[in-house]
Amino acid sequence: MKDISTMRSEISGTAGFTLDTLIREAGLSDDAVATLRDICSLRRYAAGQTVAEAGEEPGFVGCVQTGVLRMQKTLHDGRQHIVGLLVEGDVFGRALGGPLDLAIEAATDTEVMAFRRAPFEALLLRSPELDRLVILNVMNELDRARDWMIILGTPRIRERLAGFLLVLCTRFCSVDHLLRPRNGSLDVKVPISRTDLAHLLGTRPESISRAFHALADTGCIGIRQPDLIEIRDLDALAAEAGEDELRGSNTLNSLLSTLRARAG
Amino acid sequence: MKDISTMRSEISGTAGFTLDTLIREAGLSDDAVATLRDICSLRRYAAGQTVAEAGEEPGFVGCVQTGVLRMQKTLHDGRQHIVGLLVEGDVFGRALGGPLDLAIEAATDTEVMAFRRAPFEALLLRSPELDRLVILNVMNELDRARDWMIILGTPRIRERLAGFLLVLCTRFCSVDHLLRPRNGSLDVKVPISRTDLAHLLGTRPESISRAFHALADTGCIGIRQPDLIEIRDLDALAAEAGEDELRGSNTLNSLLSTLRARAG
DNA sequence: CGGTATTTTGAGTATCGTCAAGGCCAGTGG
DNA sequence: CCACTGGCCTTGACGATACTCAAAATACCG
Repeated sequence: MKDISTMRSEISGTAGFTLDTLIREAGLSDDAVATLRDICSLRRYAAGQTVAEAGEEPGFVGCVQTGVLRMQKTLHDGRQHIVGLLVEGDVFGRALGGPLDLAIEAATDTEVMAFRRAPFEALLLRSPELDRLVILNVMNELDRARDWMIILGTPRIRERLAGFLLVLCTRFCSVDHLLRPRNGSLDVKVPISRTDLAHLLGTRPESISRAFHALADTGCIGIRQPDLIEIRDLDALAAEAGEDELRGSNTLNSLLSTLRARAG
Repeated sequence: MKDISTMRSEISGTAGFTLDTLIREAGLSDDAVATLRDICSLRRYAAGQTVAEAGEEPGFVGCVQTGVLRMQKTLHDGRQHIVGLLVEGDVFGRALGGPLDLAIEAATDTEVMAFRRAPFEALLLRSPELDRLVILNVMNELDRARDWMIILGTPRIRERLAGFLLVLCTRFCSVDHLLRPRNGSLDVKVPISRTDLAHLLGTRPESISRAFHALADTGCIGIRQPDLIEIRDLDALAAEAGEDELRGSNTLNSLLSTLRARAG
């Protein structure tokens, strides 16, 4: 067994797949845990490398340990759309689900814990807890896909970018190295390039750049480095985003508490 | 038991939940089928009625029998985004998944087969086949949500509308009263208003109208009535949509065969 | 037939996509 | 150590598209 020490504790419904989390939170049986240990191995991918091709069933179910993966669909005319990012704790591979209809590539250097598909699916049948975890995981992804739909449905790019940054804050807040509280404000590391961001938000890199600087002009963010954004005014950012990604801003508040707690 | 005679045979991966389909295709045990019969009841909703509120866990898992439901999220500022439609054979209710984060409303008059949640979830634990069906159903919805993401990521409204019409053709082709082949061309009933369509495609009703007429001007569709569109040239429509929603146009071809078969 | 809601059209403005050029940074090789 | 190169980000200018507001036309319903 390789070293799996990562934890994942999301603010809202968690469906993490790191072994530690599994054991503690999901109440997996000893048998299930032992099996998982047996059938797993750590894979490393360099940025840009392909993890899974579209149209084929990957030989394993994967759980991201470090780094960021992007899920993307390539259109006939060569355009590429990114339909989601996978970070620490995220699971992919369509257990029981048949072939993948999208490609998965490493957006950064990445470590993935891979569970061989056949024994994993077999284990699924005799471990209701793992099975439930898979269901919750897929539902979680469905919710997030719908969040993206809301963001993409927005007419103005500034709103989309603001929504993206909020998602980064709320959803990726458990991932080390992405968020860092800094006396009052918040430093967020944007894990993908402008081009990828454009593919994700359905626009062009130029528009992304302009939107970043437009948000900076209003004062709600600061651009410390191209990929290091300082969140100066989370509420203003939420207002820019249409203020809805954070339902009732409860999530926002709990986010702030979490960050303060971690900083303290 | 009420009369459940609807069938659902999708072109691609089906995860229908009508009892007949369940019995035949999923190999459900007699026990499971009997239980489902016991815990189901037919509910009727008038157009505009709310089926499930956001934020609460509905008391049942539902399967659409007739009509169309819309899943929508309401933003703080009152804007509403539709994140998907539910038609004949579609399932909703987040079995095992906790509270719903979106509202479900009847877009048209609707009949829903409702399975009481608690016994349904209990059955899930002792029927792996039903369990698998639920997983596949959620994965199916995830795929479709990502298809919407692609459509929404498109900069031009004409492309989005063309994509929507293609989805209507490919995904809803099994639903009676929505598609009707007519000597060479194809009549599609658009089950929602321009306003809802705008909410779904992330734009305004005016733009929807203009996009419809722009497509009509190019000749690929005809507007017989505001909600009755004649598909004149499916290939041209696919080209307008970016030609990618139909992967390799295999789906397109099989769609046409299906329609021809049904017409013949 | 009248009243209402929906759809359509129009004109003006803002935004975005496109094309092109410039700047910044890192890695490379002299 | 420095010039060079390539990739990424940024900026500018222009045209196309879509959003906004307003009003007309059409469809729907009683």
